[in-house]
Amino acid sequence: MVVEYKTRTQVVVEAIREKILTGAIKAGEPLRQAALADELKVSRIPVREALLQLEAEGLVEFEAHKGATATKLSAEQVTELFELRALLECELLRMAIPRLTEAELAQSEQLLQQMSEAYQAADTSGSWSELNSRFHMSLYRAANRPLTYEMVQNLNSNSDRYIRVHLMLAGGVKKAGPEHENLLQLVRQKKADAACQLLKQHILGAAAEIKLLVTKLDGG
Amino acid sequence: MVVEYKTRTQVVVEAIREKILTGAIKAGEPLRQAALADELKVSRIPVREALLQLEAEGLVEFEAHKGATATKLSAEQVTELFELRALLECELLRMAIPRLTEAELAQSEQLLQQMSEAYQAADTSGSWSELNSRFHMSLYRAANRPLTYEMVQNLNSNSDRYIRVHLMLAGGVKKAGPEHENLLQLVRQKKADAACQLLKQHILGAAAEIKLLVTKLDGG
DNA sequence: ACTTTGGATATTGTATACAAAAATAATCAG
DNA sequence: CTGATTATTTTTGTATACAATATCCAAAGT
Repeated sequence: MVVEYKTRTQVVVEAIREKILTGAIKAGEPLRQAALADELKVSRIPVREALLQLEAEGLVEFEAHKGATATKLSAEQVTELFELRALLECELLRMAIPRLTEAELAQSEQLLQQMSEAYQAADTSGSWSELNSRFHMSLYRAANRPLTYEMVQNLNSNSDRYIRVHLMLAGGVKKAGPEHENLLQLVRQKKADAACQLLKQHILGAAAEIKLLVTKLDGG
Repeated sequence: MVVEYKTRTQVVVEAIREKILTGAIKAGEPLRQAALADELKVSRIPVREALLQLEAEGLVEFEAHKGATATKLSAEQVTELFELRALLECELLRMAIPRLTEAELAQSEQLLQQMSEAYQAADTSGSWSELNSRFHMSLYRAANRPLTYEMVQNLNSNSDRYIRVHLMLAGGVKKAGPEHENLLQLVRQKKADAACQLLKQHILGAAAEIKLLVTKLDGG
């Protein structure tokens, strides 16, 4: 196990990312460098560097001389985000299926178990979402596509924010349970086409619900 | 027309990007902050910020306390890069085709014209490559998919580097001419399936040639 | 009241200075 | 001479200080 020495910038990246994902910082909200620096007990330099990295992740938007804001996606952009996920994740899943070992599948299954527990414990905001991402990603690692994998990870971060804020309240989480289990079963049986179709449906279904909620909020 | 005031960081980003794309900085080469700052007559701060942005673009790799290097892709990664492009660009093209206006198509055609001129003038290193990217992107703008569009733009930057360094020497450029014209024709005729297939073939064909060259260089 | 203009204030961008880590050179034991 | 170990140097990471830009607000003119 590598000890992974962390630079201040990295710590700040994680802190701000967490704030955005949990909704502590809302979409569109300005991110003042001085305030963040003060709060995190660092100078503005690591804050600026962190904001730049988060911009690359799509969580933050930077405008010269005007500062950064938490990215606010329009309904169309949310749609695009989820459709991109559907496209890329299906591709990854298709490539992963023939290579997934039983050990890896067992891990995915364990994540499902944990998600179910988190759901029972009504801990739907934090852990469930985290586990959800990890479950999805656990199916893709075997695809051996580092570039695509990283992209999908970013897209997941982004959509996660919307899942947490919006879908929790609706019945989205309840529906996800059986869908995940069916998906895992199809993957186990190496039924690539069926699995991909279900995955696509799973992602786009969530997208549709979230889009509704987003447009409702923007409109009223 | 917006005057677009440029910050030093942005200038440095463009300068370093250009150096990497043209091969002035070779893959794997370390990028010393002080040296770059000195050369570009700025302090290390904008250099660092530029390097971070370029890391997000995939052109640079950053390691804590060790510095940045120009990204060096393995043969597998080059393959993945081009396959990703094929996937995403086809998606964009398919969405763009029904929306492309004659005015936009005329612009694309003009780019082809310019490419042909650049080719005649044996200016294959700089302008041709630049025009090649612009031609591809000109077909996708109408898709109205800003997120995907930006991703593809990055991927293009990355693959461009390999195209410039390697394919120039081989016959890749010569082949591209007719392929581009055929593609544009199919797009004009709104033959989405055929156009996408040709595009895919166009990208993957280039990938195959480049992969050969990359493995050859790495091996010997 | 409404716009305009000038300046105070806040905020970002960049240079400089210093601290921390890594890479390199020098010393010394065997 | 070799290899380990400790200085020395180089390079990166971060804080502080200052410059440039944008934002806000009050006063003046219409």
